[in-house]
Amino acid sequence: MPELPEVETVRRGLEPRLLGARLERVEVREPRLREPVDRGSLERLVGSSVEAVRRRAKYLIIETSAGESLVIHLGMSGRLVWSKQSSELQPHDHISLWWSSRHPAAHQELRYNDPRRFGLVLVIPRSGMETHRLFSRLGPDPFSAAFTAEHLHSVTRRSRRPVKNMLMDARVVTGIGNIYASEALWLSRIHPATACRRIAAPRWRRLHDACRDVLGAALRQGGATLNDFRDVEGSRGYFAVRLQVYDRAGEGCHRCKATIRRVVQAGRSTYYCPRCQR
DNA sequence: CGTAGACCCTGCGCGC
DNA sequence: TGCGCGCAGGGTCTAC
Repeated sequence: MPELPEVETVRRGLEPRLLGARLERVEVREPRLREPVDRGSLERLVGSSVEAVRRRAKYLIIETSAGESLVIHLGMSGRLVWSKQSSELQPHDHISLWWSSRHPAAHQELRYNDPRRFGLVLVIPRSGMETHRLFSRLGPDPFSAAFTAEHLHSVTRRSRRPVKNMLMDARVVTGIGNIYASEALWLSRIHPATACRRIAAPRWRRLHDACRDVLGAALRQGGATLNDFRDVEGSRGYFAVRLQVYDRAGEGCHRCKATIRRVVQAGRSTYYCPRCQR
């Protein structure tokens, strides 16, 4: 499921149905996620209503009238789905949240499904958000004013670290995952192994713009796929987006026809064009 | 300090 | 067909 465009798409799908809704009931069938799910803290939210549905990095934040927020991270394989009334439990449906609102009289069940269980569901006080361990060290969101080419330049000035690894470091910038890191580097024609200290201002500007372009385009696509996501049950996600390099090893570069390569950096696959990325 | 690698976990596609 | 292997969109901890 997750990189920033997908998480934001989920947020936009949740918002209209959750705003003003009241949490009626919680069921945790499998608490063993990245951290154990604390049933008690979820129970405390029952009876409160939703005041905002936000996103920070890849975390979804559901702010409630209880002064506490429900924080959800989808990890690698997490999904949130509105399930039809009393529809059969699927494998890995770990948590159910039942909500009520005035308009549809019937209760709505939101299920958290996560085969690999790398996700996270927890409750934190709303006032302590920015100082919480999950959020305190995060860099800017790619669409925030704080995310600038100068920021990228200054933060990484002395580093020999490969630029691709830097792009995926949430302390530098949040929300850019393995797919869009490769895509943004392809778009800005920068070789993924380039040491950050060797990158000068003009290329940082190109990379900065490429991050926004790539994420923005995916976001527009995500919104489009969500429409049929509601009725149909299939998760399309990334495959609706036209990716230029990711998972295209051995195929031709869409710009120069050279053969796309796959390498491993910090344990993750990187795809790039050896001819037009320098 | 910064960085690479292991690790958490399940499922899938591939070659044999 | 069954089995083992490598790989998968994330994040954190450890050892250098």
